[in-house]
Amino acid sequence: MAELSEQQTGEEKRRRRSRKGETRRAEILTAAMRRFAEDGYQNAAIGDIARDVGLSLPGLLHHFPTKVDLLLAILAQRDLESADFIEHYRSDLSGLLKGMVAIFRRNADMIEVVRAFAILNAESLMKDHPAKAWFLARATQMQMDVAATFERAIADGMIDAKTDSRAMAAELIAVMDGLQMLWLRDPDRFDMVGGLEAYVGRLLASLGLEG
Amino acid sequence: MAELSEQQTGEEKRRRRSRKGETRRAEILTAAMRRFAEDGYQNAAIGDIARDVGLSLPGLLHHFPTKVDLLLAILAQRDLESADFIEHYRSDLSGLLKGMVAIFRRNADMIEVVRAFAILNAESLMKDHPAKAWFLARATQMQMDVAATFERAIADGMIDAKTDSRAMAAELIAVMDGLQMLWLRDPDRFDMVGGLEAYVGRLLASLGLEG
DNA sequence: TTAAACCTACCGATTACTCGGTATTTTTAA
DNA sequence: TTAAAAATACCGAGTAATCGGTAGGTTTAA
Repeated sequence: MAELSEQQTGEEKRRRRSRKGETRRAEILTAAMRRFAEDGYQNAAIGDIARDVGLSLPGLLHHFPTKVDLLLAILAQRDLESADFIEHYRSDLSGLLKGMVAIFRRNADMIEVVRAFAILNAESLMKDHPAKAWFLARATQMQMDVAATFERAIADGMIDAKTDSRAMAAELIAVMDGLQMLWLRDPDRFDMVGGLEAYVGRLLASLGLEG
Repeated sequence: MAELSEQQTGEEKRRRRSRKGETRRAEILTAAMRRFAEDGYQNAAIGDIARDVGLSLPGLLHHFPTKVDLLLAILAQRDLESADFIEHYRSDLSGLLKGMVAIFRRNADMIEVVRAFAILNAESLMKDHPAKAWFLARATQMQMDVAATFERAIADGMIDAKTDSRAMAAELIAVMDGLQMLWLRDPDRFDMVGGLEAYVGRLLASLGLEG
C-alpha cells in the first residue's frame, strides 16, 4: 500500500541492532511531535528538533536519514498505538460508541499530540504531501471498521435494518474530527468530551440502544 | 479584534486609487487561493503566485507588500462574501439548517476554495500563525450565530426548551467541518451533501420540526 | 505630469542534507 | 576475562537551493 522507506522487504534485515540509540529515537519522536504540533510538518525545522534533544542536526539525521523518514516513523508508531484501541472497542455498537468517548477523554489530556495530528491531517491534503497515503488509508479503514460495527448491530437485530451504516460511520467520524478542531481552537472554553457524549447519547437513544 | 495591517485607522486613507490594478489584485487573490489549496499558506511561494498571473515577484509585492498582507486580503474578501449568506439564512432554525445544506451544495463545486480554507483553518492552529485570530473569531461568531437561532426557536416555542443551544450549534458546525474533511480527502467517493442532509433530516425530526 | 504598475538585480536568512572525520558501545574471539 | 574488531553514535564545517523582501530604475496609463 504505502511506500516503505527502509523496512525489510522479505528477508530479515540483519542490520539494525538495538542500543541506547533506541531511547534516543524515542526522544526524537516525541520532540518531533511537539514541533509538528507547533509549526506543522512542512514548517518545522529538524534542526530545532535536534537541538530539543541535545543533538546536532547531523546527529539527528543519523537516526532518521531524511525528514520524511522522521514523519513516517511517527505515523508508524501511531499505527502501533491505535491497533490496541481499535481491537479493544470493536465488539458491539454501544461499546464502540462509549469507547470513542473514552478515547476523547484520554485525548483531552494530550493536546499536543492531538494538535500535531490534526495539523498533519490537514497538511496531508496538500499536493505531494508524504503523509497523504497514510491519512487516506487511515480514514478509509476507520470508516470501514465503524460501518462494520453498525452492520453487525443490524445483523444482530439490535438496530433498524434501514440504517445506512456507511453514512452513520462517516457522520460519527465527522463529529469527532469537528469537535476536536473546535476544542483545539479554544481548549479552555470548549468541552469536546461533553459534546461527544451528547451526540452519542442522542444517537444511542434514537437507535433504541439506551439501557 | 484582529490585527489590521494597512487599513485606515480612522481617517480615510486618501491614497489608494483604483485602476486596472484592481483586476490584477483580483487575479492575484484567486491565484493565491489556488496555491494555498495546493501547498498551504506557509509552504506556498509568492514567487509562484506571481508567475501564475504573469508577474515578477516584486510586481506582485507592489500590490501586496508582504505575504501576510496577501493572506489577510483573502480573509477580508471571505468576510465580505460570507456576510451575504449569513444574513440570508439567519431567519428560523429550519431555514438555517436548510441553508447549510445549500452552502454545502455550492461548496461541492468549489473544491479548491474549500480545500484552501480547510488547510488554512488547520494551519492557523500553529504557534504564531497570522490567521489565528481571524479563524478564532470566525469560529466563535459562527457558534454564537447558530446558537442564537436555536435560542430563538426555543423562545418561539418551536423546540424543546431544554435544548442546549450552544452544544447543538457546536455539533452542527463540527459535523459540517468533519464531513468537509472526509470529502476533501476523497472527493469522488464521499458525498458530503448527502451526509449533511441525513444529519439535518434526523435533527429536524428529533426536534419535531419536520413539516 | 504624476502616480501607479512593473522589472532586473540583488541580499540575507533559512533549510535539508552531505562530507569526512572522531568518540562511544557492543560483539566477537582468543 | 579481555582486547581487537566492527558497528553505531555523534559532530564541525560546509553546500546548494529556496524564499521573502529591497533598491532603484523604466514603462504605462489616467
